[in-house]
Amino acid sequence: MNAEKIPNIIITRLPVYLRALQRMADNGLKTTSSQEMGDRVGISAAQIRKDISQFGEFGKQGTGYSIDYLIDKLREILKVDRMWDVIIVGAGDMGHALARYQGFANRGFNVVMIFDNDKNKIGQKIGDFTIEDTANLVERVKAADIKIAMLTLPASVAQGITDKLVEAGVRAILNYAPISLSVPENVKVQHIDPATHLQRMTYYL
Amino acid sequence: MNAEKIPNIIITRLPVYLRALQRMADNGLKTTSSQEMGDRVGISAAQIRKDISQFGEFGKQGTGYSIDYLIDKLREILKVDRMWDVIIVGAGDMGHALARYQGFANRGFNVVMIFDNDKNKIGQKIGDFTIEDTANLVERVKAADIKIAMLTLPASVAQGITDKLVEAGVRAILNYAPISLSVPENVKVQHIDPATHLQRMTYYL
DNA sequence: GCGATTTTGTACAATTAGGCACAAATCTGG
DNA sequence: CCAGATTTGTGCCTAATTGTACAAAATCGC
Repeated sequence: MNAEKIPNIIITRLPVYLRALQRMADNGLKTTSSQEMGDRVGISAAQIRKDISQFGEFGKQGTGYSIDYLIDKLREILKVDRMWDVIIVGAGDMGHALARYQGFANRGFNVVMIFDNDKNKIGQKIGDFTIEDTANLVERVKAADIKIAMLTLPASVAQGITDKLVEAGVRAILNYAPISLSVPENVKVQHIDPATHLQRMTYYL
Repeated sequence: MNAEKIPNIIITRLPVYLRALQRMADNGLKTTSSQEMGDRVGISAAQIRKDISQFGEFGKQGTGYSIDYLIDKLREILKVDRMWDVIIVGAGDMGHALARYQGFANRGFNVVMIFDNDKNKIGQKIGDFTIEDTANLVERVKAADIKIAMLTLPASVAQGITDKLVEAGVRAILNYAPISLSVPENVKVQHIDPATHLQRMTYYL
């Protein structure tokens, strides 16, 4: 693997390639080309070749890429060739939906705990999970060595909980709260806000 | 307003600025600076000034920006100075969560219909909505002149429904299905896939 | 076996995006 | 009213990203 620093913009595309490849594998396909991948994900073939070649020479001229092999390599690069324990903070509708979502398991993630600060919710069950008190968040996260959290809270409390997560050692936060979170440089945040995403399209209507 | 084409990357940042400004306004603030906005959203002040200046001279030297005025301008630019009717296709957990979400109203969106193809779900209520049959999707969307849809379906049926939405005149799709959708050039898609977003962070762990 | 075809990886060119720095305008506090 | 501080909008430069094109390798059809 090339030891130079890989631009983040390339890293953001790799999971999209991986998802498309896993779908091809599910359909029984064995090989693909940068052209076919590009058609599927809406990215130029040259871009895909260049992105992949940052990490090694995984393709074969005339043939393309072995789907299974490329999946293995991408999973390794993205560090999802293992299972990551993930917590959910916020047991509202979105927290419930994520807790029940079946799509994490085969993509490297395993939800292990759910927290809320609402006394009426604490102790209730969501599937196999019992909603825990955010008062115990730092202690529980530290003890279980959790590195990834999904935040499904109102904006008003999101930054406060984020600070606790950082204190507890969390290094990656998927934020569903409609607010920009402030974190130290060694912590990554991804934002999911449906209204923001919709507003990125209305400009073009 | 500058008549030249505005890069998409700038458009993607505007909703983040708008969200931060609305939050400031809710907190009773009247003016802000590119510096303060930048601190809040994690973007350089120069970048914010340059982005905003693409659309006009909305700031005042020495003072900064009037929050209310800038909100009005951004809403106008993003075309969310009006209400957009939006439909949800897929009445699973995610569809339910979006249907009940209270955060759309003050950001320009109004959910008006929910569809599913599951005979057991059709006719059921989610709040004030009755789940409708996707068999009537094209007809209903055309009649109501809907331009925006949120897709909360399994990957296996997402492309088929997308084709129907496009046929019905939908021009913006917020896709929660874990698959890249193929659409004509005049239709916009934004993807929300929690596993993909998480995989964009594990690389750095 | 061999010419035609496919496809990768990459060098080079072109384009796009971002950072810096400063003149000009405005405000603030005597 | 004035000196010092603040803050915008932008010209210029650098960095980052994407596109083009092609040699080299591999396959395919006969």
